[in-house]
Amino acid sequence: MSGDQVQNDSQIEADFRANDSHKHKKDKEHKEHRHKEHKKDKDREKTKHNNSEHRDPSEKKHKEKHKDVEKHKDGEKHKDGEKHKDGEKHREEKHKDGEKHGEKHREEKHHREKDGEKHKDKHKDKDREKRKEKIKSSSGNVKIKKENGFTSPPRIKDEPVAEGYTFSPAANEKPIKRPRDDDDDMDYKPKKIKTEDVKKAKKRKQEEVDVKPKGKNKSKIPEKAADGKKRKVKKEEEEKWKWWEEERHADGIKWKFLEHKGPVFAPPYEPLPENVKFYYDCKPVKLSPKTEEVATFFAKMLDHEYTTKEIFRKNFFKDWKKEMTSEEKSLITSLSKCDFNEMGQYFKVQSEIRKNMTKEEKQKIKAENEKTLQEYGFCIMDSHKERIANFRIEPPGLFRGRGDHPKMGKLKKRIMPEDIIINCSKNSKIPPAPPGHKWKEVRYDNKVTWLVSWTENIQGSIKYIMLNPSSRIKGEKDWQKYEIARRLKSCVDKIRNTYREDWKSKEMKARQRSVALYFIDKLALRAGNEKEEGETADTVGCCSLRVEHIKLYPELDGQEFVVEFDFPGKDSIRYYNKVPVEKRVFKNLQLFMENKQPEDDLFDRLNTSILNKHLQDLMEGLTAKVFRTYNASFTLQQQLKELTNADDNVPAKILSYNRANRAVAILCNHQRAAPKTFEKSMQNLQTKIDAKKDQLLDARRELKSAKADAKVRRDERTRKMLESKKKAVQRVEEQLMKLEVQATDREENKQIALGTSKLNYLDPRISVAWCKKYGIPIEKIYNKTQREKFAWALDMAEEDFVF
DNA sequence: TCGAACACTTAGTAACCCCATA
DNA sequence: TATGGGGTTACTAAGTGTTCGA
Repeated sequence: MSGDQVQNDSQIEADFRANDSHKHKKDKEHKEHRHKEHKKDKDREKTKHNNSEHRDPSEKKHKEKHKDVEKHKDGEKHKDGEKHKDGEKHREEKHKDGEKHGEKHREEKHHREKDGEKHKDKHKDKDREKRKEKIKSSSGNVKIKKENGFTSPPRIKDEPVAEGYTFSPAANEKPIKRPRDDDDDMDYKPKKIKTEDVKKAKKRKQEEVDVKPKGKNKSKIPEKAADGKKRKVKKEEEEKWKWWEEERHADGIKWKFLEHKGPVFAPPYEPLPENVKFYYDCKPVKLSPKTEEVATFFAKMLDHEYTTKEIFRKNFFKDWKKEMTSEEKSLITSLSKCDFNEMGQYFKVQSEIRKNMTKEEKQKIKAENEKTLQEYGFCIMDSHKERIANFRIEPPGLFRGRGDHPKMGKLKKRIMPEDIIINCSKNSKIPPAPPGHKWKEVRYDNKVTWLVSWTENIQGSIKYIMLNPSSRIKGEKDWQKYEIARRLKSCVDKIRNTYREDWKSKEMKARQRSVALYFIDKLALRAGNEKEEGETADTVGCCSLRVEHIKLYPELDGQEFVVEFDFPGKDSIRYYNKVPVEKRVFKNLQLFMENKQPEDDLFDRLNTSILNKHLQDLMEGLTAKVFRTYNASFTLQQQLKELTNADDNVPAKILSYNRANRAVAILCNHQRAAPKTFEKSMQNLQTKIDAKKDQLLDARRELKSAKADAKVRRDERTRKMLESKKKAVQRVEEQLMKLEVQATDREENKQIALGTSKLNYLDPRISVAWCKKYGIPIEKIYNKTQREKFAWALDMAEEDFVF
């Protein structure tokens, strides 16, 4: 490192120190108390983390397993970490030069900036105050879910753009051409409904399994299929609506015709039988229906940890009392004296009874559900029958917030027709409200996609009934999302250069923005919107990170400039990561943290709207979220390229796919609780593997003796026997390998959820292209629902697709 | 201009269903 | 045929980002 650089860095630091100190003095007095409280929380957290250390052994096991599989499958490497490091170093060196630039006017500019930022500071301070108060009043400790056990997510960036890559126009730049057949105005009537119904779909699915699209031909008719079947499949293919080949609606218009049957309400409360009693202070008490209903919500959750949590109990009891009659209120004054066990037991028995129903009874229920689905589960949107995602109104119950949610246990009220807003076409058949009731409102807004909405009573937020992901309206948006991410690919280098430049900006705001953006890009952090204090669990994203969420190490484990992140993210899932960063980032972080308390905002001059406004200037349609999509899809494509071995068999290739998928899930921090049956199922699998190994030994022994036999006898029968023994060995070897691959996959997946990234972040065309290239049936990668959601990608992506 | 409201996507979990196996 | 277990689906909470209106 040059002397110039050192001087430069310290100069910059001095500048900012002088500039920011006023603000921090001002804040300091307010912070002390909060700091203490947070320290307490931290300690509690530590205990929690220690408790979760049982994960480590599995990690070891994981590594050993990994080795095992490599015996079967050469060329698979997990060198992501190192590769990433190298890339970073390279980038850092590239940008070391030219950092020195006019500092003469820096101070002057800072003063100017200071004024502009005063307002923002006010808001941040307000938030901090609120947080402080909340911490004071809440006895709740910050409980973060288990550590994921990974330090640095596998990342490979700075990869050159693949050769032959052609940039595809973004969805919002040019509409996809093909005249729409329903291009009339709002008042038109639906024509023939074109989408298949569920039964048909089921039938089709059966046939679809055989259909393995290969090659450039867009038609997916199986070559081997018998003529009749061929025709049938072809016919159904034609019936399937290819909305992606049609022109989209004009901007802002979501549909031109919408008709549906309204929502399905939760069944009314059925009072408990007389013999099932609630006890208060050991004495049976007959509760009024309303009180009893709320009591059953609690009784149904007795086995759950929730009911032991103080906040949950407190909130529940408070809301329960609101439902009680005045006599009940005066009698039932303590939750600890309430005995719900008999009620809880009753529900357990009911559930057992349901499980043990006869086949016929189960069939009957299934048929009823199917009938409801057919009646309420579809709507007509622009001449097409589309599946609704959630046509049932959420039933009443107790609110189960995630993490340390301050409102857990509160009563989620029963939604009545009077709470419901219906959205549909004016000229459609408007769904009637249930007898004796009326809707809150009937609206005809075709600039939104929802069919039904209501406001829930816990947070006061609006809930919606919307269409299934397989619908046109959702699919188009999904496709567009990936097109925006692909557009980012073409300008990401420029954006990265820009934010690097901003690390040395004279403006604090620009520096914070650029460091935050670096985290969002490098670590796929979420934007981190500001949240209302006391309304939700204390979770953060990038812009809302606080000083207490990171630790800086000038050197750690032989690496320079390491940042340790430890914070509760979305759903209170812990994000824990140690990342070496570039020196300038590190220095900036030191600066941002100076004179701040642990509970202060790391980026006190930044919020998501400032960040997104800036991103919008860099690229149309760019928001923080796009980086996650872009980096996830880019990583998948890159990892698939690196991990797939063309000579592997199908299970090994699928393992490679899952590993690529896993790299993305780790990057995005998609964790899951290890399945309860995990250890047992691994054990069972191991037993199977051992048995298969024995079987292989036997088969090999038999082969050996058959060989000896064949040498001596040399007749046809012995030769045939030898052949069959050879085949047997081969078969058992394959079976063993399959089991071992399965075990590795399962072990590696213990606490990682692949589904979220697969469904929301990975451009499906990458997977489709990969399947086509390596002859993998798409059903091995996407199940039926996923294939329906990604129908557009299945149809349009060829083997040469590049994200 | 800012906070609130709104619309929509992303997320993990639990219930359900179905298939392989004994 | 019963059972266990894993995959799938339903559910709904918790995010992001845009729009609205004071």
